[in-house]
Amino acid sequence: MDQSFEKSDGTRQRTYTISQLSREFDVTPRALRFYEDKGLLSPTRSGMKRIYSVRDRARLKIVLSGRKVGFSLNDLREVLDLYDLDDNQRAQLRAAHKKHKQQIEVLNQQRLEIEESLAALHEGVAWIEEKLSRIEPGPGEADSMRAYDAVARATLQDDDHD
Amino acid sequence: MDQSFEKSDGTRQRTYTISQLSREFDVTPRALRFYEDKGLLSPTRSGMKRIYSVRDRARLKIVLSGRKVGFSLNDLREVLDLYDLDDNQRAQLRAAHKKHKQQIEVLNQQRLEIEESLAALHEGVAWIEEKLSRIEPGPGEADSMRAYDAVARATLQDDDHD
DNA sequence: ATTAACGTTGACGCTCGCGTCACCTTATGA
DNA sequence: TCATAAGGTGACGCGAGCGTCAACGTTAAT
Repeated sequence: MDQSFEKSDGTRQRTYTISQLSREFDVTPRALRFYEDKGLLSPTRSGMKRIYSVRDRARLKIVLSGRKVGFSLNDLREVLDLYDLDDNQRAQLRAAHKKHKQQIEVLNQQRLEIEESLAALHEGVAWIEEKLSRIEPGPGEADSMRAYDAVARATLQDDDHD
Repeated sequence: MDQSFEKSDGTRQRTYTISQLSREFDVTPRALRFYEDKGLLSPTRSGMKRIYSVRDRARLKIVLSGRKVGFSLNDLREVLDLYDLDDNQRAQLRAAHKKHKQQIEVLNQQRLEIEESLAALHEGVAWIEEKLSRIEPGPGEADSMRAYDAVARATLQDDDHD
């Protein structure tokens, strides 16, 4: 029932069940199985049940912290594969370093796009507010076609303003 | 071949083919058909062919500029439906205003998350660089298990640093 | 008359990261 | 002995926004 125990040398648990890990890291068992499917984890089996080692747990940590900063599962699989294959620590670290730099580029780009969108939205809001302030006074009756026309004209005017 | 012509009053084109519009706005015909499928556009037909009116063109402009700032097609359909149904201009503008404000919230949130990720990545890079600078000197030979252990230990140390 | 360009309607594919069944197995305790 | 919990394996769904065929129809120009 309990895979956890303490060794005399102070080492903690040596193996984990799927629910132990999923509780600890607040992910669903489904996610852990999915990661295994994608080659990110490879727990051994006891009969049918998955047995996760300390190594699996460490890999899971890498996966989860990687996902937090926007790495894809594919990215992470590559990284983990490198960790396994490469016996040169500096190469590992340099690989991780490169990935991080790349991801920083990606996120910087995304941030840029978002900021551009925000700028456009603020402009739009300003435009709308101006229109509102001009129209507020009059009751302004209009049938649906006239109403659309206004929008269409407004949109077309964006050309100049664009 | 050419649906475009100029009226005496200076009004430009009155109808467009799918390829004219797709060229003008640099979207694929597939996209235009897709938008129609989703209820964003509703060009008339001449036989089988789609005929886009000025109104369709204006709607398309709204769609494309909306997508640029991150609105979903569903968002945009709602907005366009409002434009059609609502004969009160102020209500239209207020609806658009609300949508814009909401989207600003969404994007601000996204930007925040990205900035947090970036912060984490920069931390990671710093950590890696420090490790690299410490290890550079020695040649450091290690088999694959030892290599992994290093990573695992490093990851586990993140607990403290976390 | 022929060919090329342009058009049409499905319909399936793809990416990502799982959620959500449905149904079967194994271990454990009362 | 039997119920219950914990585990397992497929397999389909989803949401977004189209891309990419396939297979066919229409139009215009040479």
